Amino acid sequence: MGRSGVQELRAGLRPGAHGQEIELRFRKGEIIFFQGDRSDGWFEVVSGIVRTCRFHIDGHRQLTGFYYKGDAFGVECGRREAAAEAVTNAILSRHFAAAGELESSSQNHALERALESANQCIFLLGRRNANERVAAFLLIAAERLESPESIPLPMPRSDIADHLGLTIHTVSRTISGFVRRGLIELDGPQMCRIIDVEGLMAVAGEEVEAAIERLHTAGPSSVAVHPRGERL
Amino acid sequence: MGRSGVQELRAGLRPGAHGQEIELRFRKGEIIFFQGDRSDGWFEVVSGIVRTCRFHIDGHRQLTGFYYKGDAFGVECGRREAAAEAVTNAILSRHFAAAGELESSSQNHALERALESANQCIFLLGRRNANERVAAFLLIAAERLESPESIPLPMPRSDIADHLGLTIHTVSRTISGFVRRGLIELDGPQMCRIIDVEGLMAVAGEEVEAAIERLHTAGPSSVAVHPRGERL
DNA sequence: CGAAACCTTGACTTTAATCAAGGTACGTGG
DNA sequence: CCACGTACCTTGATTAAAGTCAAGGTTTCG
Repeated sequence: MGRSGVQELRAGLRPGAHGQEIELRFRKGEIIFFQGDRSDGWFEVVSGIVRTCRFHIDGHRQLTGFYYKGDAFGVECGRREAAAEAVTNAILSRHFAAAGELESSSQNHALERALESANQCIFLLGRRNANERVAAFLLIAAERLESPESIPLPMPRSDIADHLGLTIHTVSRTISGFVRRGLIELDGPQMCRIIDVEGLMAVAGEEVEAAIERLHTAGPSSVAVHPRGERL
Repeated sequence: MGRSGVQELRAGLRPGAHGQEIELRFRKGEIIFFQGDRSDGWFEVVSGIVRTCRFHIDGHRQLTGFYYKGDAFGVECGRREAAAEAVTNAILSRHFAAAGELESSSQNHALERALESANQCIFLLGRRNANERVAAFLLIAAERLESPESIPLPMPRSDIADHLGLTIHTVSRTISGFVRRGLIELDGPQMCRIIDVEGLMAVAGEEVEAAIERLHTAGPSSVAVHPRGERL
């Protein structure tokens, strides 16, 4: 049912400035492309917010990224690894991939950005507990939006949860915890103000005590790096 | 201490076939490059296994991938996002990035493979429990090694743990659990045989239909996709 | 005003981390 | 060759964290 609507909307695209680029509008909640679609180019966010998501077999969703103004997404070749959807009303600039040599450097750049974005997602998911993940998520959002204090969170809690590998309950409780500890304040569930950046960064990096405790463990990393004291 | 050894080894590189490529040998445990190093090219695995890892502030390690014969790693530009280390003795082919137009299509290809690898890592970490993650890890290793039944696991359990976001204890217990359930067998901790592929896939949550699912994902996504029943 | 979607919180359960102890494989040197 | 040390692996008991179940509250919009 949704699919035909998207096709319609795609048909309604308007030619952009360069022939190679096209500007598209999507409304909140609309699908930009489906997981498994044949890929014929990538997108850049002009305004609004976009999410990409993949589905596990049990229906459980993994959001692989949120994309803000200037971010690129959907750079994969062949088939779409993840679906893309508009979190808010959004304007996108579309770039076609198969355009040959002229395009290759910009495609390269887009690929690099996509890789960076993927690495950021890995780094978020690699954190060990909910506090770290949510704090890091908020700080990243603040940085991406270039809004040092005020962070709009137009995505539902379920999006944040599926991005961080948590449940909406844990996300909600964690955010409430931050409010209780005076790290942030909420103006409604969709608007967050950071009160104590330092404190939030400390949480994101892990509580101080835990970090110290780990240093005393005599660097598990260096051990792991040279498992058998291999000499070079 | 390790660094000087690596530099020495780098000095000992031998010119390869095409001038643009060089073949390098690393011994088990050696560092290929450090996180934060300036990037001047990427690598392809000729033989052996390589891991890439990033470190969180607390010293906690995140392995972002294992790379087997034919895999590319270290494709990022600017500075290395992650360190790379030889899990086993390894032979690598080195590709220089700044070589201009001729190289750009192969760099593009390498970037795409790197992105795929990152996505796989996200998909592993996105799984909800230890059973799913370990089972998926084993299946992926089997597939990558093109060894349908016998999976060598030359990396220590700590590597697997840091890759999957678990502890070595949980990894060990989970593997033991699979053995107890008759899904796999171990010939020593570093050699694993899959007894019941179907069963393991069922545990991983990624049944044979997974590939198919990806092709027509319209169903389950449309629910999540239209949180407010937005009409197009 | 009512409905729908979304958010928060409390009580309880499950899962994985932590703490602690042994066990195994393997290389080194006596 | 065997004893020893080191790194690595496994397992049991306990604790901490996040998931689940359940209920009620808030926001938004028609």
